[in-house]
Amino acid sequence: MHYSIIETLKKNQLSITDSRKKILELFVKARGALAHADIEHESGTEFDRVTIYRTLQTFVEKGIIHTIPTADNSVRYALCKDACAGGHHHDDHVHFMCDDCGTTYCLDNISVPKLSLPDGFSVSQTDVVVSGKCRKCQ
Amino acid sequence: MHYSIIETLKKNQLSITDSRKKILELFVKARGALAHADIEHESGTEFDRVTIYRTLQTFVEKGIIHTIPTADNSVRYALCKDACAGGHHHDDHVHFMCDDCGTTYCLDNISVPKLSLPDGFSVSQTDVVVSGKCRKCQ
DNA sequence: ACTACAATGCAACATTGTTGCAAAATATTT
DNA sequence: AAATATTTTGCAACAATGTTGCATTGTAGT
Repeated sequence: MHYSIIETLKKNQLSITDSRKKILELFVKARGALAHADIEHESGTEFDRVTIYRTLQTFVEKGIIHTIPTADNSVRYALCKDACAGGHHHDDHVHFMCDDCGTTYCLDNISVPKLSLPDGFSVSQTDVVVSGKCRKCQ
Repeated sequence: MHYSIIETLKKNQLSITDSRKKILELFVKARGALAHADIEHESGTEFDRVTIYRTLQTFVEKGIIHTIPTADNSVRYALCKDACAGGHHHDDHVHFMCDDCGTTYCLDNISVPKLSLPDGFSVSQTDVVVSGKCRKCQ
C-alpha cells in the first residue's frame, strides 16, 4: 500500500515539519498501535516531549490517527483509514490488545455489530476492545 | 436491591476498615461509574489519596469492582455483578459513556455479541464502549 | 487484653499531561 | 529570492496522576 506522508500532511492543511514527518512515518511503519511513550522512545531525543503531545493532538483533530480505548486505560493511537479524514472519525472497527505483549491491532475487517440501546440513549460511536492472546503469544 | 457492604468485604476476606466501608458505599450508591477523582472529592479529606488508590486496587483484585475502558482513556470503576467475585471478572457487558456529562453506565442487560477473530487470536475478554448522549443530555 | 498481622498516612518520588512565551522554522507575499 | 506574516517548536514551569518505603495506627484472632 502506498502512503505518502507529505501528501497526507498537505491534504490536511498542515505545514510540513520534521516532527510531523517523522511521527507520521512511525505510524505508517508500525504494525500495531503506538503509545506516546513508544514514539518518545523511537524518535530518541530528537523532539521535545511537548511537541509529540501536540503533534498527536493535531493528528487526531485532523483525522489522521485515532485513539484506541484499551482495557488497561493506556492511551494508544493508530492510523485512520481515509474515511476518517476531515476530523470526523469513523472508527467503528474492532481493536485487539494482547494481554501478553501489549501489542494493539486494528481489525479493520471485522465490523462492529449494531446494538439496540435503551430508550433515551443516542449513539455517536461504538468501540469494541477485545483482549486476549495474539498470534505470536499463543 | 439489597447490598450488604460488610458482608461483601467479609466474603472477600478483607478486613473491615473505614475507608473500605466508605468507598464501597459510594459505589453502591452511585448511579454510574466512578473515577478516582470522584471518590477523592466525595470522601472529602477523610482519606489519603494513596489509601484510595490502594483500596480501588484491592477491590479490583477481589472482583468487587472492575475498570471501564472509555473512549477518552480516563480510568473509571464500577461495581461488579456477583459473578465477578473471586478475582475472575466476567464483564462482557456494554458500557455507555455520555459525551456531554461524562456519566458512565453499565448496561448489564445488553450482552456483547460474539465476534469471530482471525486465526491465531484467542479472546479472553470483550469490552464494548458506546459513546453518545444519555437520557438527561438529549 | 495481648499478639500478630494488615491497612493507613506521610513523604518523597516517578510519570504523564498542560500552558505561556520567546526562538526557530515554515509558508506566503512581494 | 528576500521580506513579512504565520505556525510550530523547545524550554521552563506547573498540574495531575500514580507509585513506593516505612513508621504508626487499626483490625483480627487467641
